Amino acid sequence: MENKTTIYDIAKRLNITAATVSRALNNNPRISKNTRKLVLETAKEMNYEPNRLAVALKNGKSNMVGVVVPYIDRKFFSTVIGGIESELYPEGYNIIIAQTHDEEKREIEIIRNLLKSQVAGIIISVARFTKETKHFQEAIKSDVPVVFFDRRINVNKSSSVMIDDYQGSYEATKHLIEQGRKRIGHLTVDLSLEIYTNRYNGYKDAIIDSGIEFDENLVVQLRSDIEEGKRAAEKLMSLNNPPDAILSTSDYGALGAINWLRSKGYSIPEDVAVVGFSNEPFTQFMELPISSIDQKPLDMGRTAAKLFLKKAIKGNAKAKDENIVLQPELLVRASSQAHQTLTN
Amino acid sequence: MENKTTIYDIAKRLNITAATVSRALNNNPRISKNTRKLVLETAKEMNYEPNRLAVALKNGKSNMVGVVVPYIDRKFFSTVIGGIESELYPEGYNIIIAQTHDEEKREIEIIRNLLKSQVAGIIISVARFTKETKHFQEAIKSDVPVVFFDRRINVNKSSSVMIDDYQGSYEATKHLIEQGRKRIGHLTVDLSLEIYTNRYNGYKDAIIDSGIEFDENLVVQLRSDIEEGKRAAEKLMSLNNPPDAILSTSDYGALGAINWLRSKGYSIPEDVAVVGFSNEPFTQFMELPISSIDQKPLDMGRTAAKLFLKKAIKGNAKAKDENIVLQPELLVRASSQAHQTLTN
DNA sequence: TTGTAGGCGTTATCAC
DNA sequence: GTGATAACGCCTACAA
Repeated sequence: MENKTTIYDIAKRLNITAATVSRALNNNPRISKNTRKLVLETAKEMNYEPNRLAVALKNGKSNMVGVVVPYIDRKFFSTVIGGIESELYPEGYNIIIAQTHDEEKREIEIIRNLLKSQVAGIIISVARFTKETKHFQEAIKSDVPVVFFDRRINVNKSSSVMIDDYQGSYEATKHLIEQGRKRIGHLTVDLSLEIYTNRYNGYKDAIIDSGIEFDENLVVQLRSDIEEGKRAAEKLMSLNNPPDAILSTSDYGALGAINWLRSKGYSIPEDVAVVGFSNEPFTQFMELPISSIDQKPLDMGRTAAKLFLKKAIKGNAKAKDENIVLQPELLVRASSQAHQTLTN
Repeated sequence: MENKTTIYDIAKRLNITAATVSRALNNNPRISKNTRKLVLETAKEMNYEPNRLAVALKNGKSNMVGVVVPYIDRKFFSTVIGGIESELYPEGYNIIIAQTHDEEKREIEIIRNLLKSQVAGIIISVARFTKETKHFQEAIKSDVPVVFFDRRINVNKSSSVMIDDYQGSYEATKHLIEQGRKRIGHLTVDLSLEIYTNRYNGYKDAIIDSGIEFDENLVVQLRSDIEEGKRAAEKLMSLNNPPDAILSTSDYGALGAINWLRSKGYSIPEDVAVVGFSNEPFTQFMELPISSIDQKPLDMGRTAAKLFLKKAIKGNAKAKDENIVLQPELLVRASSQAHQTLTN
């Protein structure tokens, strides 16, 4: 293999020193026009490419940003990552990604590894049950900015981007009420997680604010999958006083519920109106498109990246924190609105 | 910010030299049990973490592998990436990802950047219209192994993982013929791309092998989206002798076709049986689940990672090439099989 | 078994 | 404006 050309090679060729070459390459003002031109030319000629590792070692900081997510192949996360990448790439940053598989242990290990690699920052959606914070504190102590998105954990000197889950849920519930619904069920997931309690509260408040009696029996906790959605629907519809609408905190839950309901002869939205959450792609492709709440993943990614850039530019991970809240968007489709022109 | 501890700090504390510390940390045999133990202990005490940049600079190679895809938020690619990450993470590699947005120019730039970052390897699905190969040759010349997946380009000394598109297409067509179909349409995309010509050929050969007359009029070229799928279906059904089945090279095309067909009163699969390609998640969630061909993205990712590892271990990017072909899986669902028990 | 010294490719601080 | 020199953190002949 041929050896990469270094600034020394260029220097030798021109009978100058590496220092001068470096200056020429870095737009340092203390250099003559002539030598700069000469250096740039021969650099191109010799196919010179700077070694970023060396630069990073010198500066104590690389151009890598660690992006950590539970699973990269979930649409929401991959879209966020896409947003981050689009924003960071033009600024000269590369992104390193890693998956926690929703395990705290793995998350901690990953963060440590990223720090070993001297990343310039960390952008993360924490694992489902992460309680520990010291891996983040280590990062911040080492002056590596930490930005949370979607799922955050309470850490000093960190920034975050979330969507307003409360608001999204509130609006969706209001929408159902406006459709004339009086008994609205709620499928939730894990109420120990901030995003789900926010959604729960938005749902609850919208009901109470509308003067409707709140009924705890209409709230069902499940894991986020189709099977559980079916079971939850079954449970709700077997109540003495079953719901006429369902707000599910997950699109998969909504899908399961709809499948079960239709298989039992209920018609949607006439008998039961349904709204999901996340705007998974399938929701709009269904023959009966499912109303859902879009979480603005692209925006979220871009915003997270910008928050990182702000801190990076200030060169201070401990700079003023920002906690940005994006507004979700309610997408009303056929599953919750009777007389709707076809979506998609 | 507090300074990271280096091997020098440890050395100073123990009144030995950094070299000894390094040896202790790296399981070098030329060291006494005692000092090793001592070093390891104080390393832990002082929260020592090796600086990977320094290590990488020293070795001339980092622990980063570049993964380059057209768009990261496509399910297929994000799943492949997930597979790559799962395979590489335990081996101590981190992955850097970048999106080409299917632009050759961007792809070239990205590869150059990755090389500047001294990646240990590159795993890539090339941009749609990439013809240039010199960026890959540069990589290989610098002893950075290149592994292609799904979409490759002809480059010496590189490995690849593909699925057998021909076979997938052939099987799907055979399946339709076994269902009694005699006139099978084909929606394709860009026949200048290997994967699409392979699919086209598989389709064509299956027809010819079955003794059915091949009719070029039944082949429609489109972009991979729903709208075009609709238009293609319209075009096909307006033929004097319209098809009784459609094999689409993209699930979105299939979806568009199905939507149009049903809106015009055709019943599926009775009037027209439809099979898609890619096994996009929505295909199984539809009320009428769409038959499709799974491309085994997880396998593909894992395999690509393994191919890289082989070359990396040999320490020779120019080691024996391998071109692996994975078998796709035909998933027969309601859209192409009349009497089917419900999927999902 | 341990220490010394040099180098990986850059940049920054001095001098001149 | 340019040249020496040291330093970033680590590794590894070579010596001792």
